[in-house]
This record gives sequence, C-alpha cells and structure tokens, in this order.
Amino acid sequence: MELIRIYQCFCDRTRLRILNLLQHGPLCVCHLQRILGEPQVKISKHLAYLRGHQLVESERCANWMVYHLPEEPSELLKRNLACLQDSMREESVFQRDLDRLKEVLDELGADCPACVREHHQHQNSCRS
Amino acid sequence: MELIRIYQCFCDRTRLRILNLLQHGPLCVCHLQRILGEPQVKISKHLAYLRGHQLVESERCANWMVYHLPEEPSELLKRNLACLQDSMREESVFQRDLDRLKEVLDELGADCPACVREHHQHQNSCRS
DNA sequence: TTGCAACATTCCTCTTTCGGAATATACCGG
DNA sequence: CCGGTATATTCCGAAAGAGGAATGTTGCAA
Repeated sequence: MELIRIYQCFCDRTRLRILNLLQHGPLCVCHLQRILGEPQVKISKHLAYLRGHQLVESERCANWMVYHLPEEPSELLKRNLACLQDSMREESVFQRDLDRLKEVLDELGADCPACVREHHQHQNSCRS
Repeated sequence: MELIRIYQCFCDRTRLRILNLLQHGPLCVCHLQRILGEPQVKISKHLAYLRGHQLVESERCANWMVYHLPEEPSELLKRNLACLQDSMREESVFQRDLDRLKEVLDELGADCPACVREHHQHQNSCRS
C-alpha cells in the first residue's frame, strides 16, 4: 500500500529533516551532511531508504549525487507532502535547517553541481 | 516529536483500518474485531499501541471498552487525520470496512454500549 | 596511473515492531 | 461466589529499523 510506504518514510526525524530541505529544491549529499550535521553514513542510508520507498529520486552529477523529490509525484504523495510541510512549520528544528540551508549554499558556493546551484540561485533572485 | 508519534501510528495497515472506522464514531473492540475479521489479540494490541501514542482514547462501558479519537485533538493531529481521511478514500479496503461497519452495527444491535449505539443511530437518522 | 573527494554498502549490534498462543483481568448476571 | 463474556497482558520468535566502523565504488584531476 503506497500510503504505508509514505508514512514509513515520515516516521524518522532525520528523514523528515531531509524531506523538509528537499521541498525547497534538489540537494547533494554533502549539502545535507553539512546542514544536518550528521555523519555521512547516516545521511546516505536514510536517502537509500527514501529512494527505496520512492519518496526521492537521484541522479549522478559528476562527482556528486543529487537528490530531489519525485518529478511526477502521485496525487497521494503530493497531498501528503503538502500536509507534512504544513505540519513541519510548527517545529523549530525544521526552520533552523532552512536557515542553515542558505548558509551552506553560500559556504559551498561553486563547489556543487550546477543543477543544484542554478535552482537555488533562481530561488534567491525570485525572493529578492 | 508529536509528528513522528502520529506517523508511527499511520504505518500499519491494521491501524489505518481502525482509524478509518473511528473517524466515524466510537466503537468497542468486538465491533472492530468483527469488521476487520482479525483475531482479538491483534486488535487489542494495535489499540494499545494507538493509545500509547495518544491517537485514541478509551473508556470502559460495563463489559466493553469503547475506543474513540481524542476529544481534544491538537491542530497537528486534526490536520493529519483530515489528510489521512482524504488519502484513504483511494483504497477500496477502507470503503469496504465502512460498508461492513453498518452491517456489524445492525448485526450486534443492542449488544454493545449505549454510547456507541446512540452515536451511530444518530448518524443514521441524520443520513436518512 | 594515482590519488582524492563524494557516496554507497556491508557487517554488527541494539531496539522496536508484529503476530500468535497462552494466560490473566474486569465486569456482568444469576 | 460462580461462570461467562469482553478485553488486556505476557511470553515467544521472526523481521525490520537505526546507528556506527570499516570498506567499496565511482569519477575527476593531475
């Protein structure tokens, strides 16, 4: 049942933090690692879990692996990701991660895949 | 984190079926047992799990234990139960359980707590 | 090539979850 | 108090989840 696959992904704190960040655009593992401040193996295994449950997709980009939410999510997934995003607003940890996202993007600068950089530059130019 | 407690409850098929039924009003264990067609110990343990995670509350009513969704759910829980209800519409198993709910209510008739009976009688009179 | 950086996977351990069989508990009617 | 009905708990084994240490893999750059 797809519903259960979705909720299985939602019941770990680290995975929720990852999904929160990916709602704002694609990221590579090194970004996630720095933003979350967790060991590489932990991030990598949770990403594998999410991929196995079809909650994220990934592409290799030169030296990096870029993870993002599914390009064509089902209605079910869309609805539940939207509800999740609302729900996450109430916990400060998720807001702190988003603040940290901006810092880390600046910090790493050009040292990440073009697709990631471009997405977030575009986001910034829209916002400012 | 309350969010995780909620999703932990959502990632088992039997628990989803129970929550689906309880969205329509309080029920006792014997109702759930007959509707779901699962052994008593299984129902009882999932109810204990849900209670431990504060997704349901229970009261003894003479010989029966009546379970229902929290009287004063948090905004978080309300939002997620609403999303769950939308999501469950797409799986036929949940609709079948609701059909079976009516059958079992008739079948058991007066052989259940007054509070359960009254709730569902009221529902019926409203519908018809 | 070689070396390095970014990730993934394997192995191990601890904990949680899930299901069933058996047993216990609570309440009712007589 | 007793028997019966409704429900809970305990004990067991199998499986999944989560984290870390160590090791493998992949791709680029010199």
